[in-house]
Amino acid sequence: MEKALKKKKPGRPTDQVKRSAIIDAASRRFFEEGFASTSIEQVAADASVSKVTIYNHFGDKRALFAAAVEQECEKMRGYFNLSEMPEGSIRERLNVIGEAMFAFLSRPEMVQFERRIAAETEHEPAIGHAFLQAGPWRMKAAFAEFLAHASAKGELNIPDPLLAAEQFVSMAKGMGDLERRFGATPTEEENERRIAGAVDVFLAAYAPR
Amino acid sequence: MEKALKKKKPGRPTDQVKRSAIIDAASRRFFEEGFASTSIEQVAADASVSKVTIYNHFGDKRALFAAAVEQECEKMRGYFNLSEMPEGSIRERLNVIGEAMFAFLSRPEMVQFERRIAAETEHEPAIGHAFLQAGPWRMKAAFAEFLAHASAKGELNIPDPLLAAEQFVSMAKGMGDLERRFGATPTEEENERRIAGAVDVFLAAYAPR
DNA sequence: GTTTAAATGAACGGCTCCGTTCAAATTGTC
DNA sequence: GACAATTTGAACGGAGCCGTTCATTTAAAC
Repeated sequence: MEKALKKKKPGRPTDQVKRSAIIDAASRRFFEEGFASTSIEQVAADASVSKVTIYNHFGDKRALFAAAVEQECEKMRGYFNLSEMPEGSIRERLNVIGEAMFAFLSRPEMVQFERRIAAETEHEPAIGHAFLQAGPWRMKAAFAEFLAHASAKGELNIPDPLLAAEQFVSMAKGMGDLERRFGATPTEEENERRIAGAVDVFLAAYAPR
Repeated sequence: MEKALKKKKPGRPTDQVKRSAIIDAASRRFFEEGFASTSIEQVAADASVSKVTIYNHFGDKRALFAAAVEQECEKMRGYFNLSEMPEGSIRERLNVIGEAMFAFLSRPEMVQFERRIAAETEHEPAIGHAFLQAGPWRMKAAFAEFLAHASAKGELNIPDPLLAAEQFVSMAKGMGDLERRFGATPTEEENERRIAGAVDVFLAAYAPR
């Protein structure tokens, strides 16, 4: 289907390697320096590409930004295959999941990405929405399903899995999330304490009986 | 002490009304459009002031931004006098506190402010740090003290008030915090459910016995 | 009224940047 | 090799903006 369409155009085809080099360079610049402070010329230099090529491919600075966001969201969708659920007691499993989520969300690139998306959301609400759908909402649904499953098996007793999912993740991130966003870096020990504390409180509220 | 110093200078004094008009206008522009996208000329127009006056007062675009951040942080420090603790059962009090915090934090101006501070923190970590100290860390300390007090009176049983404070606030904000940051607006009903849920889980974990 | 300093308006230099144009070079496909 | 489309480099117009200069006006304090 797609291959049939590819063969239509005569002449030199667009260089997809260059295209993704452009998006990569753009992502780096945009999410490090912000939309307004990033210049197309700089992106072109980073990608070893002519500025005109960028305009041929994307036409617009905003469109390039959108493409960068789209790629990053796509990455997120890919990364988040928590399908391999861990073994062990429910307490152990919650701990592992909490740590996995935490590791995923506290990566500096992720913090950077979130900062920029939030900032640009002010002018382009659609961007924030796309991010929510590709990331947080997806994750919440998946985790809620896990909780519902555990609840059905009698390992937990959760009346509202969606709410419970939020509560667990929120506690695990705790204030560390906020601190990272504003440049402070919690110690590894604090991180552990937050996750362990989240598991404790969560089980106190939702363990059967 | 200060009045004595005031009388020192002869000639026309600097117009403090204009000064605060400048800071107000700058705050609005900076926190709506970001640092890079805000022009001094526009701020000058908003404040009905000459551009040169701004440079006389602040000398620099960054300094003006710093002044705007400082003022906003000062406002936060002022607003946050949760000294009047509510009456009623511990459950009722937690509910009231949760709603007060929530109302304070979910105001659109606050969301906007946080977005911008986070974005600028990338280049100026000191700004993020100043915000953390003026806002979140202050609030956390105050709330933890409340919890410790209630714990000492036997109304709660909390081994680690600082951690517990984080947990409660994090659950009360839940994912709504994140959603607002990315442009989605949770319904009033969702907000209520999150606060009520936070109180439930919190008490399940930390009620005496 | 005199003094002293702040505020204003206009203009400027210098810089950055977006987006476009054009001719020339490159590179795939038939 | 001929075709057709992309890529490149350079240059340009136009715009916006920072920060400064300067002569002029305004206004408080003595």
